[in-house]
Amino acid sequence: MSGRKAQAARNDELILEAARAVFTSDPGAPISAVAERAGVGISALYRRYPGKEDLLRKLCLDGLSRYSAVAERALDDQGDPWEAFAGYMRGIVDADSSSLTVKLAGTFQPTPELGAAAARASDLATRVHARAVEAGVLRPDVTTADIALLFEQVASVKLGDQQRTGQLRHRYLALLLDALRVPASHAALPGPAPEDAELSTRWIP
Amino acid sequence: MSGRKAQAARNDELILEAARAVFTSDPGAPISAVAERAGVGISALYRRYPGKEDLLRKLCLDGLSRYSAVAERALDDQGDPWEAFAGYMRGIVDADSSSLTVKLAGTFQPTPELGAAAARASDLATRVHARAVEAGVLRPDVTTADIALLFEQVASVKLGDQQRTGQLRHRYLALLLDALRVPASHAALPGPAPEDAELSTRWIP
DNA sequence: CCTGAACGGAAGTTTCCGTTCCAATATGCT
DNA sequence: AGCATATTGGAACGGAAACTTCCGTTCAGG
Repeated sequence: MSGRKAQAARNDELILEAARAVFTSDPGAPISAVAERAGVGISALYRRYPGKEDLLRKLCLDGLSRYSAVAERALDDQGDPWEAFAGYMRGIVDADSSSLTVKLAGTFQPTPELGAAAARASDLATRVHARAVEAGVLRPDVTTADIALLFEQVASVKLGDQQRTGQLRHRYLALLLDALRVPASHAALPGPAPEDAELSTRWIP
Repeated sequence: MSGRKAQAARNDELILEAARAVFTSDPGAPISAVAERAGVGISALYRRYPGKEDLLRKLCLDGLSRYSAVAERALDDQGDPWEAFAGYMRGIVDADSSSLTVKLAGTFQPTPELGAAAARASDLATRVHARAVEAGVLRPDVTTADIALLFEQVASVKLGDQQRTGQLRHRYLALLLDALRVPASHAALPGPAPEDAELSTRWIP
């Protein structure tokens, strides 16, 4: 498998990956930024998607799929209930689903297919949440909708490169997990705290 | 005090208030949106500020002042150390300082005056934080920079009108405070959790 | 040597936004 | 009363930005 067809197939993935990186970092980014990041021309994009919205819808759908996959994995986990729930939350943060779904919603017209995927993800999230509460490891005054908003808050953290951002998100997720767990406890926080120099970079871009 | 001068003075405040509301909700909003919200024409803005950047700088400076005021109040509080710290955090969330400072930074050229105000706010924040750690009521593995990022995360919550947003921010701040406090404990969460209907509104604008 | 899918990137078109400008209005002073 | 003036509302302007289209070029496959 090589030649022109192979190059095209490789570009399919290259473009999607670039679009994910660009739009999660800036939902309002221009399409040219995606092409530049992917190392292709603009035509390579328009050959695959009729317009910008179609690309965004595809990304959103992917985000919901990732979400559902993580949730299903958690539901299959028959080990320690708390660890199953904590792993689920870490998985969602890693998948950056919030950035791909809620942050992009509102920038395009939703489709029935998208609605169905969202309903499925929501249903799975409810089941994961309910199981943790029933197992008595999750404080019961926090709802599934609360968890969704907490994901968005963690996803709002953006500092340095992608790796550093992920590290910090896990740091603050660990903090949240401490608050969510029953009984109350304090686990060690992962990753180093942000330096002052890291924070001050955002005052002069 | 009435007549033309009074109208002008009233507009001064009207414009600032409108600008705060508009730019905290969307840092990239056009200036016409501020004029519309204030119920004045565009000239009323340009009579007071040479350009958009000047207005943004003014808002940012105001945000830093509010921050410092809240921090100073906390430093003067000689009561229960934990309550002083918790009150400080609630005050910053109420002042929405993060939305007025970090979110606006990068959209304009900073000035020495702004830098000084930022340094002052940072210094006060460090002192408030250190006092809480020394009193043994705040977990010591969380740094001042961590707290700054936590404020930003809480400020990223936006749902419904301004009042509902504030309510939810306090709900999640309470969750964070549970995770930050020594010894670990779970306090009751304020305000009702978000309804599913509230969340779904963001999929169709 | 053709053929056509795939591509790169410039050009076209539209939208948006900051700023300027001018007529209109109301006020305070003479 | 009447003028001078500060202030305002909003249309008009100029330019930047972004989505989309278009065309010349390249190269695998027959």
